[in-house]
Amino acid sequence: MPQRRYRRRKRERPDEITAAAFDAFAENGYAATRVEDVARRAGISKGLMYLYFKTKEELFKAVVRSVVLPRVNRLEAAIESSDLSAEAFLRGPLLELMKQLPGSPVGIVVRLLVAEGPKHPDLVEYYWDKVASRGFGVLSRVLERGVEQGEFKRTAVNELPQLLIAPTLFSVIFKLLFCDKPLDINRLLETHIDMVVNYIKA
Amino acid sequence: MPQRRYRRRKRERPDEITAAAFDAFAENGYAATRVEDVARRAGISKGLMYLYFKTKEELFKAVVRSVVLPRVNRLEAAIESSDLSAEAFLRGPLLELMKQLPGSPVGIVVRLLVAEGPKHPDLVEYYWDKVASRGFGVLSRVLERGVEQGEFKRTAVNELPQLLIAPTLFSVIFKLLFCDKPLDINRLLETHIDMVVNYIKA
DNA sequence: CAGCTTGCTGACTGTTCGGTCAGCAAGTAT
DNA sequence: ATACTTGCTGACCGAACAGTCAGCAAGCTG
Repeated sequence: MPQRRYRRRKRERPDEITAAAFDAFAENGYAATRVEDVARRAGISKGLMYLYFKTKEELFKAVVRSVVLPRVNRLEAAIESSDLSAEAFLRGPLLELMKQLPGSPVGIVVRLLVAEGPKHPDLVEYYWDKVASRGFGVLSRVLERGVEQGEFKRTAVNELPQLLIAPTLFSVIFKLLFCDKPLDINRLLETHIDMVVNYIKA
Repeated sequence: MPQRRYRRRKRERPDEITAAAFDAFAENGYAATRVEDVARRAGISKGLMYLYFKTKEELFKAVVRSVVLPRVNRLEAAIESSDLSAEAFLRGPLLELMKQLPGSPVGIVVRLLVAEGPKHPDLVEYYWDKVASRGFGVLSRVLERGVEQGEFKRTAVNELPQLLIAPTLFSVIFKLLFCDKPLDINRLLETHIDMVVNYIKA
């Protein structure tokens, strides 16, 4: 009775494995997750995992890439193609994005990065190139557009686009740690954007 | 030749051990630090560590406590005893404190908390009670004082003191991950405080 | 069907590390 | 000195886990 024991699915394995790994890392963090857990979640044996990813660390990097890249690409496209005024953009799409981040997988990635980053310098570098600096670049361009069109004054914020999204990171981490504590994140972000716009409006 | 092998120093062991553990955790994170490393740094045997701390986890909690509590107490005292105007306080002592945090051990603690927090709920609770909520309380009182004395309008910021220090957390994490990337943290914080004060000034 | 390739399994290995404990020696009391 | 208490050591144990590999079977191909 040679009952079927597995199916060959070379094509779809990588994505299934990184998805399973993301879930596992999200629950327990990187260090505390056993490769065998990931394998079980993905419905495969541990050995197979090592055929697709050389080490646990490689798997980790693949996870970060797969979660983060699509998101950033989507964001960049949405922003560049918008034809709103700079202020409307800050108060609209950007605020909306900021509100979504704390509940999204990005929060998990941030946690993984903060926790394991110092031991994976090349991963941090990757994140900087592909995510952080691109994000800051987009923000800078929006501000610059505002100045050019006479909406905004040129202020220190122009050189510090980080100021725009700092409360978002705060919110991500707040929710991560103190998810049961009261904090009106949406209101926090709205107020912050309002404050910034007031500060830089011409 | 019974060369002296150790000295009995019951009194000072705990602090020495937590100090050594802090250094070790700071370098490698909690999970990746071996108890034996901590012991060697503290100049004792592994067994002795277990006479002072029941488990590695207990040690971890003791470290967080010992680093964070004195700092918070100092801060709270300094703030409550200040007789500056609210605005002067925000632009002076508070800004100064914010500038110091990113380079201080608190950054390390944040990293440890973010990384390990979800697995140590009671530690997070402790941190909330003894640090976060007290910190927010102090900020609230400063803002309230400003309103009472007619310096500030009552705005949403009154209910969201977190807004005041969000960029600090951002800076802590930025420095943690991207310490070699350019970012003028001091200018960032100065601009932020200026922005907030403008926003709430009567 | 036979024969071949290769995706896949799961038992195994070597090692690392948290935690234990029997006994030793530093300090103390007499 | 002698006896006693206890801070301290370091060898040891067992469990957990990253990574390996010999061999099995799924699914071609003719």
